[in-house]
Amino acid sequence: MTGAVESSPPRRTRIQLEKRELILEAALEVFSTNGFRGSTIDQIAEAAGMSKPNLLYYFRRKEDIHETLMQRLLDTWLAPLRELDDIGDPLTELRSYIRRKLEMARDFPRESRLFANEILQGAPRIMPMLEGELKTLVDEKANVIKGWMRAGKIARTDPWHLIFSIWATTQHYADFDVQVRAVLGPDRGGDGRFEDAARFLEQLFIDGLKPKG
Amino acid sequence: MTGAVESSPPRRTRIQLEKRELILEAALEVFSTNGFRGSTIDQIAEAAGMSKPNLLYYFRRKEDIHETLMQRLLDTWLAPLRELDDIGDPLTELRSYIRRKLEMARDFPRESRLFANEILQGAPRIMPMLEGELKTLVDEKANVIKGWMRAGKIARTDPWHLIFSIWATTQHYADFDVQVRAVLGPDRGGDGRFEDAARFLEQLFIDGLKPKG
DNA sequence: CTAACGTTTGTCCAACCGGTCAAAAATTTG
DNA sequence: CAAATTTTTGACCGGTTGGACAAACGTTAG
Repeated sequence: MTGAVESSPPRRTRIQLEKRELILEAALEVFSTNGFRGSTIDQIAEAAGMSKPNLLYYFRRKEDIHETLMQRLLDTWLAPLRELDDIGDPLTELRSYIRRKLEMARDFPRESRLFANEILQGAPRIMPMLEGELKTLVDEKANVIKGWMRAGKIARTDPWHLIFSIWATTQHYADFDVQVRAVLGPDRGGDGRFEDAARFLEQLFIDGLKPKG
Repeated sequence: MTGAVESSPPRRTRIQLEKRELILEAALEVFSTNGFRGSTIDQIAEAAGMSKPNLLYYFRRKEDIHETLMQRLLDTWLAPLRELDDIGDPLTELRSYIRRKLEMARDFPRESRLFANEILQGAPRIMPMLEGELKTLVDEKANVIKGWMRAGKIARTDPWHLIFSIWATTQHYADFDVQVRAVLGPDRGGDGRFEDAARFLEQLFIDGLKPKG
């Protein structure tokens, strides 16, 4: 279906590489705050400091920008989960996974919102990837976690829902940032809120996962 | 600013009440899956089984529909938290709050997604409510929880972030439903997933909150 | 029946939006 | 320098969208 293989990556000049980068940066900003349909090419062009036809010289269609953005996103987005490995102490592994995810929510909130927007609208453009690459990765890591449970290293529970809950709690601080700030108020809604969140989440997850005894 | 007080609620015939209800139902469906800008009046009108000008006879502007929808949403959305009270056993109170929130994600996913869409885009239309009504309610309940902590009924932690984590984990099953289904696959992604989620969340939160010893 | 009122729709419009195109401007190459 | 190539832009186009409007239709009360 969408299998149009780019047989040879199109040759690009230095200017093209730079301008494409500029556009993608601007588009990330615009798409993540307005959604795909809510964003106009003009907005992106203005944010990138160029005219609309000029932008369309680098990306032929609006959807091409979004697609490129999404492809890049997914690689970096799943990196923390890929790092979750069987070599260290289970509780330490999970704790650092949670920390890495929370750091991504802090450092890449726009990417998180871009992803959330896409999923919220039914993931029309990345569904195959969810059912393929993502499912495979999660199943694999769920099995790792199951091994830890069998070995008595962490409490027995559902590994898939455990992963969901880590995603939900950490991404919440990027996706629902305005709500978090509004509720915490000007005092506690500042930069320190991620430290507080990290402390809280560690306590919640670790104490809940610690094997009894 | 927006303080146009509706001095007298406009008199409405039976037909008007019914048709407005029909439109709001259709609009909830359309807005929650396409976002505000991604939805057209025509789509809503078609979903409500009437012509566009006819719809505009009942709601003068597209934004009026969205606003009405949002006002209704907020009341029902905060109901579970309002019920969180100081009268029962703290752990039981929290457990049933989590259950109620998860039930809302299951029974009203469209409302959840409508809300998520609004927050994701910076909450342009409900910011005052977040800083006012919502913050007040959360602060109040956070103090209740603090009391439980002081009394040694639950582990000491940050009540605000505890509430955030309950929101995040439960709403995740509505907002990220397609992802959850895709990852769980056709076998486990069916109706039973909410039972599994309920079991998991109960274990995660309660065991993590249980006072030591 | 008929006048008054409430409801519905076809038609129209102006603004917006994604995208094209040809020509101008800038840059690179020989 | 001049030719070739790449980059930039103004003007334009067709389709969509939110919304206005008047005329038609339906309903109800006198």
